[in-house]
Amino acid sequence: MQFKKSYNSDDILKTAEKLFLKNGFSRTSMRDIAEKSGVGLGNIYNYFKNKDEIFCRIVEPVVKTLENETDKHHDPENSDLFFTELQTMSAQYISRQAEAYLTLIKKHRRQMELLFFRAEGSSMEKFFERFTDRTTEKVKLFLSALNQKLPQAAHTFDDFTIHIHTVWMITFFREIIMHKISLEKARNIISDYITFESAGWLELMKR
Amino acid sequence: MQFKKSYNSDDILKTAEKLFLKNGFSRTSMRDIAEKSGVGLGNIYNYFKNKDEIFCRIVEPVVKTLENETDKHHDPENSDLFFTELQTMSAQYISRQAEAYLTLIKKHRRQMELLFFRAEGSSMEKFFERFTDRTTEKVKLFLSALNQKLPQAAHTFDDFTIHIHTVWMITFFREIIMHKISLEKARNIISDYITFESAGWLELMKR
Amino acid sequence: MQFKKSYNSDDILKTAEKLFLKNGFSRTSMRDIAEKSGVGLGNIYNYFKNKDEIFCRIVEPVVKTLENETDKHHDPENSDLFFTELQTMSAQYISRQAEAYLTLIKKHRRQMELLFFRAEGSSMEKFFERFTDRTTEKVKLFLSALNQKLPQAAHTFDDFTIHIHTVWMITFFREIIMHKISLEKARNIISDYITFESAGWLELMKR
Amino acid sequence: MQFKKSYNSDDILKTAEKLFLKNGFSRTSMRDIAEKSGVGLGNIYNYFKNKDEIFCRIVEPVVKTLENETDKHHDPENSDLFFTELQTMSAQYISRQAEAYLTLIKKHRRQMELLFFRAEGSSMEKFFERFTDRTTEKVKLFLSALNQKLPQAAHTFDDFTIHIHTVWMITFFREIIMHKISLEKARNIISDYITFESAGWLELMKR
DNA sequence: TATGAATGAGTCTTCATTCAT
DNA sequence: CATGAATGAAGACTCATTCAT
Repeated sequence: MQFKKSYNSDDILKTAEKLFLKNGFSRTSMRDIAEKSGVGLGNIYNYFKNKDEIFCRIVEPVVKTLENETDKHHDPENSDLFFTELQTMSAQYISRQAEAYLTLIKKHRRQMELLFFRAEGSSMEKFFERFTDRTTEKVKLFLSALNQKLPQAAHTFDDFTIHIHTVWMITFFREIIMHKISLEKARNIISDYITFESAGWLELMKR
Repeated sequence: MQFKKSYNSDDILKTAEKLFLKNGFSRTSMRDIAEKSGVGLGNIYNYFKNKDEIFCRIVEPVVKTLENETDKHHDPENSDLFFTELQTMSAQYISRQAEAYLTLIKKHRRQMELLFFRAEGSSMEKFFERFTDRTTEKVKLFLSALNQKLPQAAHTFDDFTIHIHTVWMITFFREIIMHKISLEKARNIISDYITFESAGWLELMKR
Repeated sequence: MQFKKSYNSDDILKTAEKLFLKNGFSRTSMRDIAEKSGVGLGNIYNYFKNKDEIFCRIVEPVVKTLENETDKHHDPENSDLFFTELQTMSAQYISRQAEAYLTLIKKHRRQMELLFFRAEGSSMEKFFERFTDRTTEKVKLFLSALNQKLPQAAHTFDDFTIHIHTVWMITFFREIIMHKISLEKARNIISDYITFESAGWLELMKR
Repeated sequence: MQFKKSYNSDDILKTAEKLFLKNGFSRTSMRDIAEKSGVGLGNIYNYFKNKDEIFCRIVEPVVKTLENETDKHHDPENSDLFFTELQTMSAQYISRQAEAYLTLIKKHRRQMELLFFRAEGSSMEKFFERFTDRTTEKVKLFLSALNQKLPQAAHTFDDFTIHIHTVWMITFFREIIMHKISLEKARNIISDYITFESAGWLELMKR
């Protein structure tokens, strides 16, 4: 064939996705993927370097998006925008973040489930650990900027307190995915979430 | 003989604990446990039914404690005590819970680490999923009781909102363990945590 | 078309040569050859029957030359020349042989390296074993002729002694190639080699 | 079983030796070894870490002996003995070496065949390359000492010339093994070999 | 001619568990 | 109780070659 046959590759990815979702990465065997996708075992290796690459490829879109979003906030070029945004309440900051995650869930629910719960044994095993750390840094930046702009809100939070709230935000979406909450319901709950977070942070700043 | 036996059994458990902590459940082999603990491979099966039982036995104390605590709150016998407690603010409720967890960490930090992060492949893999669900039920009970006693706080929270706060509490301790936060530091952060939660809940109730 | 074809074929051969040199025959895969030479994997089989043929083709010139040289000496037609040559000392015989090999090294160093050290798994694996045996026969012939012509040098050498000297000559060039000795240096060493061999043979004949 | 069962381990080694001899290291599969030795495939790994270890274990005695012999000559403690020995002719030196190798062949013919011709793919693949280099160093030492003690024999040989003679000595025994020469015959040929070498070296020294 | 997919048998290695002693 | 051998099934991955287009 003159042209790259891709339907097979897609078959493999789809089958693998199903199997990974059902059994997790390490409990899914290449043989299984081959048989269930109707492709010869050896042939899989014409499309993918190894089992790990299959997982990564499935999960790539979410990972890319998450990393882009994180980078975007770190981008010094956007600092203008960033500081303007500081005028608004942190509620809006949180709200915007939440929306971003909701969009992700809408598009990549299954892939996020893979990343969150089924990556054991793959190179993505610790993705969210790394991701929360990077995101925490972003939030710290946001808060220190907020502190400079609004000195009346002067309060130095413990690093771990900041960290835990980042983790919580991610945990929030983790649980939405785990319990297969619908997007509509998720959106409703988010207002509770934001109310909660805003009130909490304001109270912390008072002290 | 009985003495010798428990000696060996403890050796195995201690070695296994170390290895599980280092490599996780599924990446630790019985051979490794045998060699590192100086016990014959086959002999391990005189003490433990299988690899899974070793893990369970190591983790048993924490699991028992966590389950007891959960059951205690569900126990109808304790309902008197329970309702008395309702008079106090939820801050105290949270605080008491937090203390309970801190005590656990103090006593069983390594075992909790195992349960949280190293159980992949064992029957305890989903322990915390199950545990949060049960705990959520407990919290729901608490809140509905609170609602009856203090109707002025009348507000029906979304089940998922309740759930997420349970998860967050547990996540809080999860992160303390993951980042190896000292108990002293943990105690300090907890006040932030309680302030936050209290303010949040009060705000939610207002609406 | 014919032009294009030989172009491709050469690409393959050159790439294969490099890879064989680097990793040996059996540790070089057809895939590797295909990728590194920019030719489609399947297409290679339009030019070569199989992996072995690629190796043989690379090594063909040396093999042909070596075989021709060997045959030439066996050729009855040349017996005249051969016997004339016998009048000279064996030193010159050795010297001429050595020059022949040096010429080979000059032209086909890499291919000889392949034949000597990288043929494991190919049909050429035992080429030099066979080659030394054939060459030994030639030398035996030479010596028995010498014996007839110069009876004063009458001495029947053990077949294995003759054999070992043939092997040694080849080993000599094997080591020159292995240690990447320059041709100039090689030529210098060869005089040592010839001195040595001549003295040795003369001494053996005396006994 | 309380005691280490070793007959199995020996079975494996013997079978493996046969197969390695017949097909070479890389063309012998673990399955083959398992089946032919009547041991379960997995069970082999209770005795040996991997295929390479099997090969090494078979070949260990020869390797050890060769290395010991080499080290012995390098041992500074023996320098006295060494210098005394220098008074004798190099013929004796060669003769002693040759005897040492003959003893090895007598005891470990098959293992030497493995090392020489069947190690491709194992970690012993380049053993003789390394061994000749080390031995060459030893010979250089011998010659430079000889040079000091007997200045009348003053001649600085080219390093490669020394090297090639070491290789030749080893090649000598390589060919004895390859052509399955009997020990008795080997011993006869050796006198030719020594005559040859002595005459050669003497001639080289004259120049 | 050219391509990359497909095949199919093969590679070594791992491991929880059971067995014989 | 103790031991290490034995089992048996599974694991990921490789690769020369042929096939369909």
